[in-house]
Amino acid sequence: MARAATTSDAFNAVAEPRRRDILNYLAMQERSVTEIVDAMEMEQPSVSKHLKVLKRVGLVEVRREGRQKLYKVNAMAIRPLHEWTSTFERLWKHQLLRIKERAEANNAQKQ
Amino acid sequence: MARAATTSDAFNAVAEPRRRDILNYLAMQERSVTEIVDAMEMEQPSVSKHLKVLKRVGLVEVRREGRQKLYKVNAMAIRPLHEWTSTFERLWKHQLLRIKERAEANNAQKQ
DNA sequence: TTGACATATTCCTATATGAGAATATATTGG
DNA sequence: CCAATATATTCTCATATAGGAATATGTCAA
Repeated sequence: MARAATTSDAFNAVAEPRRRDILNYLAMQERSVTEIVDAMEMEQPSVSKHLKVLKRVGLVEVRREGRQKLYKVNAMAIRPLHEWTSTFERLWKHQLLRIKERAEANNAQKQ
Repeated sequence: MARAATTSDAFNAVAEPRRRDILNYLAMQERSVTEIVDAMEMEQPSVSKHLKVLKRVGLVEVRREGRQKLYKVNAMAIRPLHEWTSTFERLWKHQLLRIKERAEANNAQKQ
């Protein structure tokens, strides 16, 4: 078996940095493909292909406006990623706490 | 250019579902490779290869204990994912609020 | 209808994968 | 040292890319 398809879920789709760039850009507001192309400094076909992947996994939505197509983020589709990472939040906070404690103990010893 | 290497960053590493499974399992506590193999119901070489990827991007840490190697999560490496997804939190909360408002308006009309 | 603009698709290729099978390496007890 | 246990590596193969180039499709204005 090869690697899971980029379109298999949001995790795979956002693994590609260019697609995260596009999502970051769209987070501000809805944009046409040309606007994305100009902002990202990517070839238009590349942008279209990335948008296709993002649309497939529900990370963006499109609507037509004249000859343009306006893409916007569907933030809800990012939630599963956020929730998954949140399960580890307790762990890294614990880690940070220990680092802080160690630093303070170190400081106290120097006094 | 092909897809970015799974070892290029945490985003790519956790795109693979089996690796997320392993991280979830390790979130509870440090475990040996054999324990992971038994829990995940995967072949031992597969587990070792996945652990190699996770280690490469800093998502896990290892220490030897006799003939065993004990792996544990390094939660800090998951933070970048969490922070990136957090950027969109405002957006989906806004989305949820609008859904709620619409539901309430709908309810009021039925009264 | 035609031309111009906007977006999408197809074809190509180098490349990296994940699983499975086989094998190698490392560590300990006796 | 040897045998047993624990883990890692190598090899092969089917598969899915991402980007570039070329082209197709869609939509409006005149």
